[in-house]
Amino acid sequence: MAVKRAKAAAKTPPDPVAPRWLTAEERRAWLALSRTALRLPAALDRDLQRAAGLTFFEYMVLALLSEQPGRTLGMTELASILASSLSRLSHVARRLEMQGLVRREKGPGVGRSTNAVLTDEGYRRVEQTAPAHVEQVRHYVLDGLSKAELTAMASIGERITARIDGNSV
Amino acid sequence: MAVKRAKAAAKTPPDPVAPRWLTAEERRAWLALSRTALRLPAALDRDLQRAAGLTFFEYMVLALLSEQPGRTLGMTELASILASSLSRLSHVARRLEMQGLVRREKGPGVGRSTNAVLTDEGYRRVEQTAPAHVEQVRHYVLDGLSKAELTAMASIGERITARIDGNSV
DNA sequence: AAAGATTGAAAGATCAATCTTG
DNA sequence: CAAGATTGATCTTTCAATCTTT
Repeated sequence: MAVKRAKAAAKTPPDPVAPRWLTAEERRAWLALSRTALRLPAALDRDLQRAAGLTFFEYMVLALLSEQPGRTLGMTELASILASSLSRLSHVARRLEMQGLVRREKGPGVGRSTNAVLTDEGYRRVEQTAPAHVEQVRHYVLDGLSKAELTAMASIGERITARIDGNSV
Repeated sequence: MAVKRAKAAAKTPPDPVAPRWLTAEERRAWLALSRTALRLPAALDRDLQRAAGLTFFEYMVLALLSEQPGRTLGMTELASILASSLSRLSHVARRLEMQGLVRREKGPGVGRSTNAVLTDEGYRRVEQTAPAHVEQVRHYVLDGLSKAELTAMASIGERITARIDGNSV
Protein backbone atom coordinates (compact mmCIF):
# COMPACT_ATOMS: atom_id res chain seq x y z
CA MET A 1 0.00 0.00 0.00
CA ALA A 2 2.98 2.28 -0.32
CA VAL A 3 2.91 5.31 -2.48
CA LYS A 4 1.90 4.51 -6.02
CA ARG A 5 5.37 4.46 -7.54
CA ALA A 6 4.93 4.78 -11.26
CA LYS A 7 7.87 4.46 -13.60
CA ALA A 8 8.44 8.20 -13.51
CA ALA A 9 9.06 8.34 -9.77
CA ALA A 10 12.78 8.89 -9.84
CA LYS A 11 13.26 10.32 -6.40
CA THR A 12 10.48 11.67 -4.23
CA PRO A 13 12.23 14.18 -2.01
CA PRO A 14 11.70 13.40 1.65
CA ASP A 15 9.83 16.66 2.09
CA PRO A 16 6.52 15.65 3.63
CA VAL A 17 3.33 17.56 4.27
CA ALA A 18 0.69 18.37 1.67
CA PRO A 19 -0.91 16.04 -0.78
CA ARG A 20 1.21 14.87 -3.66
CA TRP A 21 -1.30 15.54 -6.38
CA LEU A 22 -0.29 19.15 -6.37
CA THR A 23 2.64 20.29 -8.47
CA ALA A 24 5.82 21.08 -6.60
CA GLU A 25 5.14 24.80 -6.83
CA GLU A 26 1.58 24.43 -5.68
CA ARG A 27 2.66 22.28 -2.76
CA ARG A 28 5.23 24.79 -1.70
CA ALA A 29 2.78 27.67 -1.88
CA TRP A 30 0.02 25.79 -0.11
CA LEU A 31 2.35 24.60 2.61
CA ALA A 32 3.64 28.11 3.20
CA LEU A 33 0.14 29.53 3.38
CA SER A 34 -1.31 26.90 5.65
CA ARG A 35 1.58 27.12 8.06
CA THR A 36 1.19 30.87 8.17
CA ALA A 37 -2.52 30.57 8.82
CA LEU A 38 -1.74 28.08 11.56
CA ARG A 39 0.99 29.99 13.32
CA LEU A 40 0.24 33.66 12.95
CA PRO A 41 -2.97 33.77 14.99
CA ALA A 42 -1.37 31.56 17.60
CA ALA A 43 1.62 33.88 17.91
CA LEU A 44 -0.56 36.98 18.16
CA ASP A 45 -2.82 35.31 20.70
CA ARG A 46 0.10 34.32 22.85
CA ASP A 47 1.67 37.77 22.81
CA LEU A 48 -1.55 39.67 23.39
CA GLN A 49 -2.54 37.29 26.14
CA ARG A 50 0.68 37.97 28.03
CA ALA A 51 0.67 41.71 27.38
CA ALA A 52 -2.97 42.52 27.96
CA GLY A 53 -4.93 39.41 28.87
CA LEU A 54 -6.72 39.57 25.55
CA THR A 55 -7.02 37.19 22.64
CA PHE A 56 -6.37 38.48 19.15
CA PHE A 57 -10.06 38.28 18.48
CA GLU A 58 -10.95 40.25 21.60
CA TYR A 59 -8.36 42.85 20.75
CA MET A 60 -9.84 43.23 17.28
CA VAL A 61 -13.27 43.81 18.75
CA LEU A 62 -11.99 46.56 21.01
CA ALA A 63 -9.76 48.13 18.35
CA LEU A 64 -12.58 48.15 15.87
CA LEU A 65 -14.96 49.84 18.27
CA SER A 66 -12.32 52.40 19.22
CA GLU A 67 -12.25 53.61 15.63
CA GLN A 68 -15.98 54.08 15.25
CA PRO A 69 -17.62 57.50 15.58
CA GLY A 70 -19.49 56.77 18.81
CA ARG A 71 -17.21 53.86 19.72
CA THR A 72 -20.27 51.87 18.79
CA LEU A 73 -21.15 49.19 16.31
CA GLY A 74 -24.07 46.81 15.88
CA MET A 75 -23.41 43.21 16.80
CA THR A 76 -24.26 41.91 13.35
CA GLU A 77 -22.07 44.46 11.61
CA LEU A 78 -19.22 43.72 13.99
CA ALA A 79 -19.54 40.01 13.33
CA SER A 80 -19.49 40.59 9.62
CA ILE A 81 -16.36 42.75 9.71
CA LEU A 82 -14.62 40.21 11.90
CA ALA A 83 -15.70 37.26 9.79
CA SER A 84 -17.19 35.74 12.89
CA SER A 85 -20.41 33.97 13.71
CA LEU A 86 -22.87 35.97 15.75
CA SER A 87 -22.70 33.24 18.34
CA ARG A 88 -18.99 33.56 18.81
CA LEU A 89 -19.19 37.33 19.00
CA SER A 90 -21.97 37.13 21.52
CA HIS A 91 -19.94 34.94 23.84
CA VAL A 92 -16.94 37.21 23.50
CA ALA A 93 -19.06 40.32 24.08
CA ARG A 94 -20.37 38.81 27.29
CA ARG A 95 -16.84 38.19 28.54
CA LEU A 96 -15.69 41.67 27.59
CA GLU A 97 -18.77 43.11 29.25
CA MET A 98 -18.01 41.25 32.46
CA GLN A 99 -14.57 42.82 32.41
CA GLY A 100 -16.11 46.25 31.97
CA LEU A 101 -14.47 46.85 28.60
CA VAL A 102 -17.63 46.86 26.56
CA ARG A 103 -21.28 47.62 27.16
CA ARG A 104 -24.23 46.37 25.13
CA GLU A 105 -27.29 48.48 24.47
CA LYS A 106 -30.56 47.25 23.12
CA GLY A 107 -31.94 48.99 20.06
CA PRO A 108 -31.55 52.73 20.78
CA GLY A 109 -35.22 53.41 20.12
CA VAL A 110 -35.64 52.64 16.48
CA GLY A 111 -34.45 49.28 15.30
CA ARG A 112 -34.31 45.93 16.95
CA SER A 113 -30.54 45.59 16.87
CA THR A 114 -28.04 45.53 19.72
CA ASN A 115 -25.08 47.87 19.81
CA ALA A 116 -21.74 47.13 21.36
CA VAL A 117 -20.18 50.22 22.91
CA LEU A 118 -16.59 50.58 24.05
CA THR A 119 -16.37 51.87 27.62
CA ASP A 120 -13.75 54.36 28.78
CA GLU A 121 -11.92 51.53 30.44
CA GLY A 122 -12.04 49.59 27.20
CA TYR A 123 -10.67 52.55 25.33
CA ARG A 124 -7.80 52.86 27.76
CA ARG A 125 -7.05 49.18 27.32
CA VAL A 126 -6.82 49.56 23.58
CA GLU A 127 -4.57 52.58 23.90
CA GLN A 128 -2.27 50.67 26.20
CA THR A 129 -2.16 47.58 24.05
CA ALA A 130 -2.08 48.95 20.55
CA PRO A 131 1.57 50.04 20.29
CA ALA A 132 2.90 46.67 21.30
CA HIS A 133 0.46 44.93 19.01
CA VAL A 134 1.49 47.01 16.03
CA GLU A 135 5.07 46.24 16.87
CA GLN A 136 4.27 42.56 16.67
CA VAL A 137 2.57 42.89 13.35
CA ARG A 138 5.61 44.73 12.02
CA HIS A 139 7.99 42.24 13.50
CA TYR A 140 6.24 39.10 12.34
CA VAL A 141 5.07 40.34 8.98
CA LEU A 142 5.59 43.80 7.60
CA ASP A 143 9.27 44.33 8.27
CA GLY A 144 10.13 41.18 6.39
CA LEU A 145 8.47 42.14 3.15
CA SER A 146 9.43 44.37 0.26
CA LYS A 147 7.00 46.97 -0.99
CA ALA A 148 6.14 44.78 -3.95
CA GLU A 149 5.51 41.81 -1.70
CA LEU A 150 3.29 43.89 0.52
CA THR A 151 1.11 44.78 -2.43
CA ALA A 152 1.11 41.21 -3.67
CA MET A 153 0.10 39.93 -0.26
CA ALA A 154 -2.80 42.34 -0.10
CA SER A 155 -4.26 41.31 -3.40
CA ILE A 156 -3.65 37.61 -2.82
CA GLY A 157 -5.35 37.76 0.57
CA GLU A 158 -8.27 39.67 -0.82
CA ARG A 159 -8.68 37.15 -3.60
CA ILE A 160 -8.68 34.23 -1.18
CA THR A 161 -11.18 35.71 1.24
CA ALA A 162 -13.43 36.67 -1.64
CA ARG A 163 -13.38 33.07 -2.79
CA ILE A 164 -14.16 31.78 0.66
CA ASP A 165 -17.03 34.22 0.83
CA GLY A 166 -18.30 32.78 -2.40
CA ASN A 167 -17.56 35.83 -4.52
CA SER A 168 -15.29 33.65 -6.55
CA VAL A 169 -16.43 32.55 -9.94
CA MET B 1 -9.83 60.86 23.09
CA ALA B 2 -10.65 60.64 19.42
CA VAL B 3 -8.07 59.86 16.84
CA LYS B 4 -4.99 61.97 17.15
CA ARG B 5 -5.85 64.32 14.33
CA ALA B 6 -2.69 66.08 13.28
CA LYS B 7 -2.81 68.86 10.76
CA ALA B 8 -2.28 66.37 7.94
CA ALA B 9 -5.46 64.40 8.61
CA ALA B 10 -7.55 65.54 5.71
CA LYS B 11 -10.12 62.78 5.55
CA THR B 12 -9.83 59.47 7.29
CA PRO B 13 -11.85 57.11 5.13
CA PRO B 14 -14.52 55.25 7.06
CA ASP B 15 -12.75 51.97 6.41
CA PRO B 16 -12.41 50.41 9.84
CA VAL B 17 -10.34 47.50 11.13
CA ALA B 18 -6.62 47.59 11.78
CA PRO B 19 -4.66 50.14 13.70
CA ARG B 20 -4.26 53.53 12.13
CA TRP B 21 -0.56 53.93 12.72
CA LEU B 22 0.08 51.79 9.73
CA THR B 23 0.31 53.32 6.29
CA ALA B 24 -2.64 52.74 4.01
CA GLU B 25 -0.77 50.06 2.12
CA GLU B 26 0.34 48.32 5.27
CA ARG B 27 -3.17 48.40 6.64
CA ARG B 28 -4.56 46.89 3.52
CA ALA B 29 -1.97 44.13 3.45
CA TRP B 30 -2.32 43.36 7.12
CA LEU B 31 -6.09 43.30 6.95
CA ALA B 32 -6.02 40.96 3.97
CA LEU B 33 -3.61 38.62 5.69
CA SER B 34 -5.34 38.52 9.04
CA ARG B 35 -8.70 37.88 7.46
CA THR B 36 -7.24 35.06 5.44
CA ALA B 37 -5.64 33.55 8.51
CA LEU B 38 -8.98 33.84 10.27
CA ARG B 39 -11.17 32.39 7.57
CA LEU B 40 -9.18 29.82 5.71
CA PRO B 41 -8.73 27.32 8.55
CA ALA B 42 -12.36 27.78 9.50
CA ALA B 43 -13.52 27.06 5.97
CA LEU B 44 -11.33 23.97 5.67
CA ASP B 45 -12.46 22.74 9.07
CA ARG B 46 -16.08 23.13 8.17
CA ASP B 47 -15.75 21.32 4.86
CA LEU B 48 -13.62 18.50 6.17
CA GLN B 49 -15.89 18.08 9.15
CA ARG B 50 -18.89 17.57 6.91
CA ALA B 51 -17.10 15.38 4.40
CA ALA B 52 -15.11 13.15 6.71
CA GLY B 53 -15.72 14.05 10.33
CA LEU B 54 -12.19 15.39 10.60
CA THR B 55 -10.73 18.75 11.50
CA PHE B 56 -8.11 20.25 9.23
CA PHE B 57 -5.53 19.50 11.86
CA GLU B 58 -6.60 15.86 12.15
CA TYR B 59 -6.56 15.51 8.40
CA MET B 60 -3.04 16.89 8.27
CA VAL B 61 -1.91 14.34 10.81
CA LEU B 62 -3.32 11.47 8.78
CA ALA B 63 -2.14 12.83 5.45
CA LEU B 64 1.35 13.36 6.79
CA LEU B 65 1.58 9.84 8.13
CA SER B 66 0.26 8.42 4.88
CA GLU B 67 3.26 9.86 3.07
CA GLN B 68 5.89 8.43 5.39
CA PRO B 69 7.82 5.25 4.53
CA GLY B 70 6.28 3.09 7.25
CA ARG B 71 3.25 5.35 7.68
CA THR B 72 5.03 6.21 10.87
CA LEU B 73 6.40 9.33 12.49
CA GLY B 74 7.58 10.20 15.99
CA MET B 75 5.23 12.37 18.03
CA THR B 76 7.78 15.12 18.49
CA GLU B 77 8.67 15.22 14.83
CA LEU B 78 5.01 15.25 13.87
CA ALA B 79 4.37 18.12 16.24
CA SER B 80 7.25 20.07 14.82
CA ILE B 81 6.12 19.63 11.22
CA LEU B 82 2.59 20.65 12.15
CA ALA B 83 3.73 23.62 14.20
CA SER B 84 1.76 22.20 17.09
CA SER B 85 2.42 21.76 20.78
CA LEU B 86 3.11 18.22 21.87
CA SER B 87 0.15 18.52 24.17
CA ARG B 88 -2.25 19.33 21.40
CA LEU B 89 -0.92 16.54 19.24
CA SER B 90 -1.20 14.07 22.08
CA HIS B 91 -4.87 14.89 22.63
CA VAL B 92 -5.57 14.61 18.92
CA ALA B 93 -3.66 11.34 18.68
CA ARG B 94 -5.76 9.91 21.48
CA ARG B 95 -8.95 10.83 19.65
CA LEU B 96 -7.70 9.43 16.36
CA GLU B 97 -6.61 6.29 18.17
CA MET B 98 -10.05 5.84 19.67
CA GLN B 99 -11.46 6.04 16.17
CA GLY B 100 -9.04 3.38 15.03
CA LEU B 101 -7.32 5.64 12.51
CA VAL B 102 -3.98 5.79 14.25
CA ARG B 103 -2.00 3.58 16.60
CA ARG B 104 0.76 4.64 18.98
CA GLU B 105 3.79 2.50 19.69
CA LYS B 106 6.26 3.03 22.46
CA GLY B 107 9.91 3.23 21.54
CA PRO B 108 10.49 0.33 19.13
CA GLY B 109 13.22 -1.13 21.32
CA VAL B 110 15.94 1.46 21.25
CA GLY B 111 14.95 5.02 22.03
CA ARG B 112 12.43 6.48 24.37
CA SER B 113 10.21 8.08 21.75
CA THR B 114 6.65 7.25 20.75
CA ASN B 115 5.68 6.64 17.16
CA ALA B 116 2.33 7.37 15.63
CA VAL B 117 1.37 4.82 12.98
CA LEU B 118 -1.43 5.14 10.48
CA THR B 119 -3.71 2.10 10.49
CA ASP B 120 -5.20 0.59 7.37
CA GLU B 121 -8.49 2.17 8.26
CA GLY B 122 -6.73 5.50 8.66
CA TYR B 123 -5.11 5.09 5.28
CA ARG B 124 -8.45 4.40 3.68
CA ARG B 125 -9.89 7.47 5.32
CA VAL B 126 -7.15 9.64 3.87
CA GLU B 127 -7.62 8.14 0.44
CA GLN B 128 -11.32 8.83 0.60
CA THR B 129 -10.93 12.36 1.84
CA ALA B 130 -7.93 13.63 -0.05
CA PRO B 131 -9.48 14.33 -3.44
CA ALA B 132 -12.20 16.53 -2.02
CA HIS B 133 -9.72 18.29 0.20
CA VAL B 134 -7.41 19.09 -2.69
CA GLU B 135 -10.40 20.35 -4.58
CA GLN B 136 -11.10 22.75 -1.74
CA VAL B 137 -7.56 23.98 -1.64
CA ARG B 138 -7.71 24.62 -5.36
CA HIS B 139 -11.07 26.27 -5.14
CA TYR B 140 -10.31 28.56 -2.23
CA VAL B 141 -6.73 29.37 -3.08
CA LEU B 142 -4.80 28.00 -6.01
CA ASP B 143 -7.26 28.54 -8.83
CA GLY B 144 -7.50 32.21 -8.00
CA LEU B 145 -3.82 32.96 -8.32
CA SER B 146 -1.49 33.54 -11.22
CA LYS B 147 1.76 31.65 -11.42
CA ALA B 148 3.66 34.71 -10.26
CA GLU B 149 1.32 35.15 -7.31
CA LEU B 150 1.75 31.53 -6.38
CA THR B 151 5.48 31.98 -6.18
CA ALA B 152 5.13 35.23 -4.29
CA MET B 153 2.78 33.64 -1.80
CA ALA B 154 5.22 30.83 -1.15
CA SER B 155 8.12 33.09 -0.37
CA ILE B 156 6.01 35.53 1.65
CA GLY B 157 4.59 32.72 3.75
CA GLU B 158 8.00 31.20 4.31
CA ARG B 159 9.36 34.54 5.38
CA ILE B 160 6.56 35.07 7.89
CA THR B 161 6.78 31.65 9.47
CA ALA B 162 10.54 31.97 9.71
CA ARG B 163 10.07 35.23 11.60
CA ILE B 164 7.55 33.69 13.93
CA ASP B 165 9.98 30.88 14.57
CA GLY B 166 12.57 33.45 15.48
CA ASN B 167 14.77 32.90 12.44
CA SER B 168 14.13 36.48 11.53
CA VAL B 169 16.93 38.94 11.97
C1' DA C 1 17.94 16.68 35.58
C1' DA C 2 16.49 16.79 30.81
C1' DA C 3 13.88 15.05 26.76
C1' DG C 4 9.70 12.83 25.25
C1' DA C 5 5.12 12.39 26.10
C1' DT C 6 0.75 12.40 28.59
C1' DT C 7 -2.93 14.18 31.55
C1' DG C 8 -6.63 17.09 33.87
C1' DA C 9 -8.59 21.39 34.44
C1' DA C 10 -9.81 25.74 32.48
C1' DA C 11 -10.68 28.65 28.59
C1' DG C 12 -12.41 29.18 23.98
C1' DA C 13 -15.04 27.87 19.70
C1' DT C 14 -18.81 25.59 17.35
C1' DC C 15 -23.30 23.75 16.79
C1' DA C 16 -28.01 23.39 17.38
C1' DA C 17 -31.71 25.18 19.71
C1' DT C 18 -34.14 29.10 21.70
C1' DC C 19 -35.74 33.64 22.68
C1' DT C 20 -37.45 38.27 21.19
C1' DT C 21 -39.34 41.72 18.48
C1' DG C 22 -41.32 43.63 14.38
C1' DC D 1 -42.31 33.83 10.43
C1' DA D 2 -37.85 36.05 9.80
C1' DA D 3 -33.96 38.82 11.41
C1' DG D 4 -31.10 39.85 15.33
C1' DA D 5 -29.14 38.00 19.14
C1' DT D 6 -28.38 34.91 23.01
C1' DT D 7 -27.76 30.51 25.43
C1' DG D 8 -26.31 25.73 26.76
C1' DA D 9 -24.08 21.59 25.47
C1' DT D 10 -20.20 19.74 23.44
C1' DC D 11 -15.82 19.59 21.44
C1' DT D 12 -11.10 21.46 21.02
C1' DT D 13 -7.19 23.97 22.53
C1' DT D 14 -4.20 25.74 25.97
C1' DC D 15 -1.83 25.85 30.24
C1' DA D 16 0.40 23.97 33.98
C1' DA D 17 1.57 19.99 36.20
C1' DT D 18 3.04 15.15 36.03
C1' DC D 19 5.07 10.82 34.60
C1' DT D 20 8.82 8.04 32.49
C1' DT D 21 13.15 6.90 30.82
C1' DT D 22 17.94 7.84 30.15
